[in-house]
Amino acid sequence: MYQAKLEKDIRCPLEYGLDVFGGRWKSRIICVLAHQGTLRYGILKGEMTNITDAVLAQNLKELIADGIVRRTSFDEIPPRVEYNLTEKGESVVPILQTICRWSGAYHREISGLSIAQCRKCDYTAEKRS
Amino acid sequence: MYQAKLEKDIRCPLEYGLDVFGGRWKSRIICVLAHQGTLRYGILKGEMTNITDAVLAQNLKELIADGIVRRTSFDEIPPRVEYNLTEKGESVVPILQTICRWSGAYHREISGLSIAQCRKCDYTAEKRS
DNA sequence: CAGTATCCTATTAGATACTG
DNA sequence: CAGTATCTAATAGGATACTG
Repeated sequence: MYQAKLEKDIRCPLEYGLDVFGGRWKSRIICVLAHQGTLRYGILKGEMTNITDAVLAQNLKELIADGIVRRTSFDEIPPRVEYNLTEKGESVVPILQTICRWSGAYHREISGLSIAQCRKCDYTAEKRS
Repeated sequence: MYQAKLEKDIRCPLEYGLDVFGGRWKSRIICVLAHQGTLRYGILKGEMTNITDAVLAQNLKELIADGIVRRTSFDEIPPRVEYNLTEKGESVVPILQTICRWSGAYHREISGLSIAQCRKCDYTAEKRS
């Protein structure tokens, strides 16, 4: 008999962290918001390369549910919605920086590309406040 | 026309790092090896809860290919194979510790469980050398 | 503008059986 | 013992069309 997938029962903190900001898109969204501050949906989408609305909306929902991103909608026509990091969201930025620095040491050997070519995640740049 | 999935073209260092030690299993494997040192296949499997051979073997292969884990096989009957972290592998442990500490601050509010219940990832314990 | 809805594909995980 | 092979299942990602 086929068993249904095992629940993520007693979750370790590592898994929680990787759920919240791991994956292909979430870390980049946090990354972009950390640099650009508050962004409207369309601008945020433009800062992510090759993301579709379906995927961006899904990831934003999860980030909001996890308390990483704050959504502010204005009652205007045309509609305006802005996204920025919460305090909890800001607190993961140093972790992403650490990963970036670690990866930077090995990145070239893998891709042949300099870390400098990744502008979106360039944590060496000054962060705007 | 349906387009094939976009390649991960110019990869940012963040993505590289999350590829290498993100995901459900890789971080745990690194975690266990960081604590237990060198382990045989069977013991390693036992330290991971609910992993199948297919999945463990697959993840180990990738970790070896990425230079995180070293595989040593002994020419004995029955066969003996040992796994441990490389220097590169050891260098990601502090990152996992950081994630652990960050998550610990939010873990309880999510799961209702204390961080202490996650023994496998308990980086507060002394690491054996 | 800021998304939903729907459908499809690609990737990852899990179960089971088997082998050098 | 330490896996491989082969299958199915679950999930994440992607394309396209459409809406308040």
